[in-house]
Amino acid sequence: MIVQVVVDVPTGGTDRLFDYKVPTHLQGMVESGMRVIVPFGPRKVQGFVIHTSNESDLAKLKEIDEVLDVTPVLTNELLELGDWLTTNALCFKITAYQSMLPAALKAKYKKEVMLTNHEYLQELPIEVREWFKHRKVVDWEELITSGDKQLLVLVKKGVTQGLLEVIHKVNDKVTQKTIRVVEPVSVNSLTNQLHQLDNRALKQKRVIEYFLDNPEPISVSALMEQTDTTRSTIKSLVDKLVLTEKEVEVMRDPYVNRRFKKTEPLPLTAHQQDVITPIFHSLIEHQHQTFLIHGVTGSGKTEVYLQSIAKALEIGKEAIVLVPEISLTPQMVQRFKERFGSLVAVLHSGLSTGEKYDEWRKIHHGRVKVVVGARSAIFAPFRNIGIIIIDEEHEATYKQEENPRYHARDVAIQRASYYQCPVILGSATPSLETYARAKKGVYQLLEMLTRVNQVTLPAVEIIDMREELKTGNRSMFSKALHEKLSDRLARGEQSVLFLNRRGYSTFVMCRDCGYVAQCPHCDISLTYHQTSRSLKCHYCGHQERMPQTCSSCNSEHIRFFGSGTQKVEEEVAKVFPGARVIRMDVDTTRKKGAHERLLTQFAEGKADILLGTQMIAKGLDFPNITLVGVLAADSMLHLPDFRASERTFQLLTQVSGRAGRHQLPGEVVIQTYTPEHYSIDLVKNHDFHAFFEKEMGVRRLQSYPPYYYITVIQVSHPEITKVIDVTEKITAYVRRSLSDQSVVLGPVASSIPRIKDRYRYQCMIKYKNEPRLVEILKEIIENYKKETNQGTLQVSIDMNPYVLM
DNA sequence: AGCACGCCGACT
DNA sequence: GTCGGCGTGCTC
Repeated sequence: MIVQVVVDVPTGGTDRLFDYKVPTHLQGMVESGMRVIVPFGPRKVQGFVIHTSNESDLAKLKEIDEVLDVTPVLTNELLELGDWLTTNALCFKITAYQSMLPAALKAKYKKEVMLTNHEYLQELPIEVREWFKHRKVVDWEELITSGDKQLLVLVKKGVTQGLLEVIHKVNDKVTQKTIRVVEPVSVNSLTNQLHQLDNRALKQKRVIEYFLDNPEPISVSALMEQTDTTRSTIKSLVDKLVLTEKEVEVMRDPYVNRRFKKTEPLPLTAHQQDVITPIFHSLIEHQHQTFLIHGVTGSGKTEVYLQSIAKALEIGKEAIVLVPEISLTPQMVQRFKERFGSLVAVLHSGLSTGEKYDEWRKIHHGRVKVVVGARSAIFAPFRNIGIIIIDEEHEATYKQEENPRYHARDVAIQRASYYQCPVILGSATPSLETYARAKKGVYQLLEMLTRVNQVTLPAVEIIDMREELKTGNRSMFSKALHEKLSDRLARGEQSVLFLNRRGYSTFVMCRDCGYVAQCPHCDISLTYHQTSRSLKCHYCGHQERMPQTCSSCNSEHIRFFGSGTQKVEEEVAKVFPGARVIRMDVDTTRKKGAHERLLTQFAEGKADILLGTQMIAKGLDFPNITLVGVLAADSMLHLPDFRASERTFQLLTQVSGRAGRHQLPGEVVIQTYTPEHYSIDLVKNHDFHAFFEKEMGVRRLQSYPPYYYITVIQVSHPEITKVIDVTEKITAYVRRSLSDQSVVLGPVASSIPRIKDRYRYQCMIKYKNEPRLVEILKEIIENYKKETNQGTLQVSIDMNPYVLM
């Protein structure tokens, strides 16, 4: 038996299949989709079995060393999907497969040096002998960290002489958590013991009575709690051979301490019914179709998701639900857990490696039928997918910004077409690409343009901050926002203040010479952080003390400009003394669970104002919020990215949607310096359609998606001349190779021309149809392979960039 | 990635 | 005449 294996060596040269023989003792244990350990050159590496067969073109084959799995970790469908990823995201096969699995399954490599025979010790040079005096095996890592270059040379010599041997080890990162459980040996022994017990042994009696009622195994700690006993009581029963102890593998459950009360499907409104009917049809008829639910905030999309999933489960299938970043929307998880209970697995970045692995295993073993998760949950190892749902479809987090640079939406559609099942994309503000496809009929458009229960969309007021300045208002709150905030405070209603920035202020500038504090490693200005009284770089983490004087002209008039969440918090305290504020940004939610805790406090009415950045823009649904204030609507409008207008409109619409979702009507105040810009003005009437038409016109003029596809090749290197040289060559090559239908721009400096002391240049390709593009791009990667391997040069290619930076 | 092979300059 | 630099190429 022969197996074809992809090895864990992510380079161009090894990005293919290698044949191995299966030794007799492993025959019948290997299937495609399993992980194996194979000898590769002088060492051992992990690999994935892609095919099995009976012949090979090569005469002499090595044998596989070990089989790591009992059942395949990759189904045939996922193996195929990996192939698709390599061409569509331009990555190595091994990278594709690894990104489908939890990190716990990735191999850990270790190199050791062993003294082959104790008698050889005397023959080793004195420096080496020291290391092997008291042990046979030394970690390679230890030798390296000793910093002794001569030592390494001597060790290598010892290896060639046969005195020492190098051992390559491959370890699984898998960590299975176990707990001690006890159970009765038999019911008889329980009753026997009960009669023999000393009258004073009240605690033992209680334990035995517990087991007579519940004979199944229980963890020692739970038993102690249940029977109010201590470890010693249980120990003595174990010693008397009444109970037995054993180690049981347990699943870590991140939501273990949470109670979810079961909810029943809600009656659907007429709109919801109209939307769900075609979805049910597609489900029942096993038709692959992509639906776009364009539903305004509060239109009841989640209930449609829940009932569609229920339908999929009813016909014996599984469901995947993607949400932007799950730890950010505990409310969403709760709704799924409440409806489907223990059938739900949750996958997101807030979980530990072990927790992620356990959630993954629940899916792999078929113990759950629904997975709710962030981007990578799209690779959930289900075998019979009935429906895939992507909520907030327009969110940029669905695009992975490192290899493999896939978009979860594309993967979803690929998987759904394999299983012939529906995909549902949902959003109040669909991405232009998606909405354009829906209008063309590639996706089926389903609209829900009113809120449930006749709740009206909030009234939006746009405030021109230039006018405020003219009337002498120099505070960060406009007159209108100030009045409305005091009004809510007086009425005991809650408000949300949204600011698209963190930290205390955006940048530090000298009022005399105009000098702006810059990061020494990146071409970006530093941000002032009040708590540490320091300047931080948000790209490389560089930190320095806030200067007292300008480092350029020594003036003392150095001040911060703009306003971050910290500064707003101070300002609110000054203007509205007594108002209770909860601030949510990256700094206050860094700790595990902090996000949820703050939201719970707000939900319980422990604060009047929720002040935050992006993370409060979506998913919040609290009945008492009646006012939303956006402090600086244009902060992201002027970014050098063709999606800047789209993002601004989406964000403003999403934030506005937080207000007045229940009985109390909502109001929104948007402060801006460019009220006339369409992406701000059109938020006023919640007019997505007008925005779509307007923005499509802009995209057409500038040849951007959805009219053209784009691919960005980015080059970085510590020396600017090198970067320009390489980017020029690449650009010229691309220009020469593509048809004249396509537009090749560059080379130009990236919008942040330097990060972490590396200069960055790029070339942008706009095209409609270039069948040879992937091939050309692969040639480029291959051509610079040597230099990129050495680590100095980086060439990264993104075939559908979401954030141009 | 790791490692061997192989071809040029500076040493005993 | 040999040791060691790292460019090149291979790993079933």
